[in-house]
Amino acid sequence: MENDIIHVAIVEDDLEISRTLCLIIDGTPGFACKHTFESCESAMEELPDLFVDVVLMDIHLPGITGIEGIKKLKPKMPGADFIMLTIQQDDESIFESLCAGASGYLIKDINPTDLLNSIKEVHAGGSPMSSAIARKVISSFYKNAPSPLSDRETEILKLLCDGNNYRIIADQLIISAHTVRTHIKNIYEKLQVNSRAEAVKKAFKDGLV
Amino acid sequence: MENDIIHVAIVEDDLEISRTLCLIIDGTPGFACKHTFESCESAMEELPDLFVDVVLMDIHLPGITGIEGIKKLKPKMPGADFIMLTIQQDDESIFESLCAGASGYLIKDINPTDLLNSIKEVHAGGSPMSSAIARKVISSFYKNAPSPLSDRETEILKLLCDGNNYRIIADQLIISAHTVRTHIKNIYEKLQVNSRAEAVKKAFKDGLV
DNA sequence: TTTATAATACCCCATATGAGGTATAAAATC
DNA sequence: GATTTTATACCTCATATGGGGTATTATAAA
Repeated sequence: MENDIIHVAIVEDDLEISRTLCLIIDGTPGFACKHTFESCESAMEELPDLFVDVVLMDIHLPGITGIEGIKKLKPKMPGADFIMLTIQQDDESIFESLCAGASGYLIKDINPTDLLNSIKEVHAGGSPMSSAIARKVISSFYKNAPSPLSDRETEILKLLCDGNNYRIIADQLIISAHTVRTHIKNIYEKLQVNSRAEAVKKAFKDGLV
Repeated sequence: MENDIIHVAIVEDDLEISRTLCLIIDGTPGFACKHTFESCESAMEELPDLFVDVVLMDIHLPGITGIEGIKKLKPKMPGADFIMLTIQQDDESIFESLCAGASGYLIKDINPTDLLNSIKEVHAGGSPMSSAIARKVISSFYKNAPSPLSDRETEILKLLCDGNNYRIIADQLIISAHTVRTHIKNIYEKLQVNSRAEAVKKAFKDGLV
């Protein structure tokens, strides 16, 4: 692989789109697109051996979806960057794609300049995505639901999450184990759970810790 | 507040930077910057009553940090968008900022055009951030550590996370409770934990479920 | 001022859990 | 063909846990 050329592969079942993208990329100095696949199934056979730098992957493919495809391909091509292609800014698919290992997220009717810039960007270690998608992504970090727990209870929940038992928590907070139990019972009540495991789960899901 | 003007406030202890940013913003049609604060302490007194659209917030402030400041301010100004200002692309602060409620993340020596675009973007519901920062953010979704657990163990861990006890898990999987216990013991061994709570925590942190 | 919340402490009891074992058959891997 | 992993099953025992209570004190809210 020449260092100065970004090698791109495309996995896309719509041959017209695939062809268009390929021509844009391959026709631009500094870029090469010598491999296109119509399905994840066929991509999985050859792609891992091709040493491409960037893979443009359609999200909605017949058979194995693009998301499932990345899950399987990414571990075999840890150095490659995957950019998901989608028709619409589909809320649900974003997170699944990112969790599967995608590094970027673009809509298909992107203009050629932006497409090439995005490929360059992702290859340089960035993550091209629209500002709107970025907002959806970063929104997932902010939990605006106010905690129903008191400060003390939150403190205890944290210690609970670390696997401490009543006695250790009691010693830590210099209160009696009885008190710890009372607090924990109140925490369960407020969180509407009835076991440690559920409490820990909720604590993480709701960003209480 | 006029709909066509984006009202910006700045919280920044470096008065030179604050002044420069303010002049750029306030001097541009469609933008207004009538309020600057040197600290979160002073911002917290007035800002919630000012109905600004966008707040530029320095991350590293003396006293209450920008991150702590957002945590307190955001709930009082749910409609406002916060953009963090930082000197360097500080890894750790990104996630803390996002969790605290920030919608964007910019470096201070951004050029005026990009600054104004970013403010416009965030006000339009986007999340301005550099491609490099975006990559850091989205990387947090992809867990590339291969699970040490077998499929069956993962299955059991999931049920464990939902707060099921041995018996229920056993019934669910149509195996004996003894077997469930053995599996769980193996899971604990592999995850290097020795309680349900820790296992659940690790399951979430490592993306095993 | 009365009420609600928060933090503290204690009781009993049945069951769940973690730690320590052993064991076997099937499947996968070497 | 031998070894490892996986899934399965059982045993004992001390302790932790969850559910059911009650109660005091201090602070915050109505």
